[in-house]
Amino acid sequence: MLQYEGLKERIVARFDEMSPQLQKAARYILENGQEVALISMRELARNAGVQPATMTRLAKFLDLPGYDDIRAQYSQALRSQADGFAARAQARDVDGPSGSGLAHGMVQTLSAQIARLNAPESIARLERVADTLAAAGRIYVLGLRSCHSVAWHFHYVMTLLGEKTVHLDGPAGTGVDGMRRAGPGDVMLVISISPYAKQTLELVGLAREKGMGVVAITDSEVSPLSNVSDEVVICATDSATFFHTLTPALAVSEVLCGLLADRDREAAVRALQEADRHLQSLDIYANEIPKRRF
Amino acid sequence: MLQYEGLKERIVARFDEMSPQLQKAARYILENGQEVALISMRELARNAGVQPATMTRLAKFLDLPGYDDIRAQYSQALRSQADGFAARAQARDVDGPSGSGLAHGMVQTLSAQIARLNAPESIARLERVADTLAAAGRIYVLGLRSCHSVAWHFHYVMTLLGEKTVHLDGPAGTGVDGMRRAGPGDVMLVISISPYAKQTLELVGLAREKGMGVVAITDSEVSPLSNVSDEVVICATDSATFFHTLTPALAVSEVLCGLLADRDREAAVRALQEADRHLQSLDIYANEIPKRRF
DNA sequence: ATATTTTTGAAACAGATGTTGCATAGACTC
DNA sequence: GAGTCTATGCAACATCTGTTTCAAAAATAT
Repeated sequence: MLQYEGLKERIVARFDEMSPQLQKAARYILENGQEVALISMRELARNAGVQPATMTRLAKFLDLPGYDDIRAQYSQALRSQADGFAARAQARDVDGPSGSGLAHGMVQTLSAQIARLNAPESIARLERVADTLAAAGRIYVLGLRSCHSVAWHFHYVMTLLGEKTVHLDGPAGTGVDGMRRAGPGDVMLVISISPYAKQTLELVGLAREKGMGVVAITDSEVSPLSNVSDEVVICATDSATFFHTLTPALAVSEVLCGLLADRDREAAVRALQEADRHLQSLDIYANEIPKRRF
Repeated sequence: MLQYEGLKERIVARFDEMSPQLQKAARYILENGQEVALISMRELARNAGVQPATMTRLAKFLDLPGYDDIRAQYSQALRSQADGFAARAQARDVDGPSGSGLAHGMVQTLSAQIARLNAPESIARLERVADTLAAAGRIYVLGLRSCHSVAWHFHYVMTLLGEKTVHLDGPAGTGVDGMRRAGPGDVMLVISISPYAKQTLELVGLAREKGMGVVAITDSEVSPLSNVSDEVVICATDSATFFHTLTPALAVSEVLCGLLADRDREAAVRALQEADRHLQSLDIYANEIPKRRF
C-alpha cells in the first residue's frame, strides 16, 4: 500500500509536466486504479483511448523500468486491500449512524437503492419507457421543484443527441408555453416525487387533454402519476436524512438516455460529434488544463 | 460474489471426482484465490506445482470454455471487493448479457460507483468538505452545463434549511452577479467534470481573487479544480454510454446536504417545518391524491 | 518563414500466454 | 497378461503481451 500510495502521488505530482497523451493515460489510471492490476496494458490503453506505447512511456516517465512495474505496484495494493478488507468493513459498520457513520450509511443506502433498480420488473419498465420515448415525436420533459435537476439533466443529455426534447421550464413562468405545439404522437416525461406539486399534476392533465402519451419517473406505485401515465418507473427516495433522495431518479434518467442513444448508435455518435464541433467552435471548454494559474 | 461463490463451491463440490493433478491445481486455487486474478496462468501453475495444461483442463472439467473464464470470475470478485459494498450488486454482471443488458449494466455500474464513495479516503474528504461548508458564511454554488443539475439540487435542498446558499446561475447570464457581495469567509462549492467549462475555471479564479474558500466536486485527482481548491471530493463519471454520468456527483451533493443538516439537527428541523408551512400556505403541493380525474 | 525539438502514431519485435494434439505412463477390466 | 481407457507430460500453435524503433506531425525556438 505504501508503494502504491507513493506511485499515485508521484503521478499526481508530476502530472503537470506530462504531455497531453501521457496525462490522458495517467488520468485514466488514477481514476480506475483497480483495473490496472486486472487487465492487460493494451486493454487499459484501449479503455483510456491511448496508444499502448503511451503506457510504456508513462512508466519510463515515472522513472520505472517498464509498465510491468506499474502493474506490480497496483497488484500489490489490491492484494493487501483484499486481505484487510473484511476486517475494515466490519470495524466501520460497528460505529453506528452518527458522525462519519452518517456519510457511510447514506452512501451505502444510495448504492443499494440503485442496485434495486436491477430487479427484472424495473428493468422491464425501463425498457418500456425507453420504447415509448423512442417512438415519440417530441419529448416534453417536466420536473418541478426538487425534480428539476433530473428533468434538466435528461433534457441536457438529450440535446446533445438531437432536437427531440423540450424542457418545460423557463424564467418568469414561461415554461408551460413549450407545450403549445404538443399533440398526439408526442410524449411527456414527467418526474415527480412526494410531495407532488400541484402544477405538475395539472400539466399532466393538460398533456392528456392534448392526446399526448405520458411516462413518469416517480416514487410509488400509488403515486398520483401512476394512475395517469402509460408507463411508470418506480425509484426509491427514502433517506436517513430529512430529505428525499433524487439520486436513484437521476440514475433512472441516465439509463433512459443510454437506452435511447443505444437504439440508434450511429445517429447518436454523429449527433455527439456535431455537438462537439459546435462546442469547440464556441470555445466553451478548457481544451488543455491550465497549469496552476493561481 | 454469487458467481465467484458459485465457482468456488463448484470446485469444492466436484473436488472428489478430480484426478490427482486436477486436485492439486484446484486446491491451490482455493487456497490462493486472489492470486488467480493477479498473475498469469503459467505462473500460477508453476506455483501450484502443476503443468499449465492442467489449469486449462481444470476449467474444462468445470464446464467452462477455458482458463480465462476462471480468471474472469476471480477478477470480478476482486474488483467488487475493492469496491467494497458493491460486491453483491456487481457479481451478477456475468449472467445477463442479452436483451436488457445495457440497462442492467448501467445500473450495476452506477451502484458500484456510488459504493466506491465508501472508501475511507472519500468519506474523509466528504467530512472535510462538510466542515468547510459548515464554517462558511455563505456558500456560493457553481455548476455549469451538465453539472447544473447537481448544483441546483444542492442549492434547492439547502434553501429548505435556510438562506446560506447562493446559486450562481440565472437567466440572461445574470448568474455571476450573485458573487458581488462574496468575500473572505465565504466558500464556493463548484461542481465540474471533464470537459471542464472555461467559465467555471474563470469564476473559480474570481472567487480566489476575492479571498473565498473553494471546495469542489470533480472527477479526478488531476482535474483543473484540484489545484485551486481547498478540498476536493472525487467521484466517478465513467459510463458504458456515450455520456458521463452525474449520478455519483449528485450522490455526493446529497451526502453533503445530509452532513450539513446533521451538524445542527434542531435548526434543520425548525427550518424544514417553516419551509413546510410556507409551501402549505402557497398551496404548492397536492395534499390528497386526486382520484383518477382522467 | 525555417530549423529544432518534442510528441505522437504505426508497425515490427521478441517473448509470454493459454490452448491443443499427441505420445507415453499408469490404472483398470476381462 | 493383453487390451482398454484415463491421466499426465511435452511440444507446437496461434495469439496476445509489453517494448522498441522509426517516421510523420506538432510544438517550440530561431
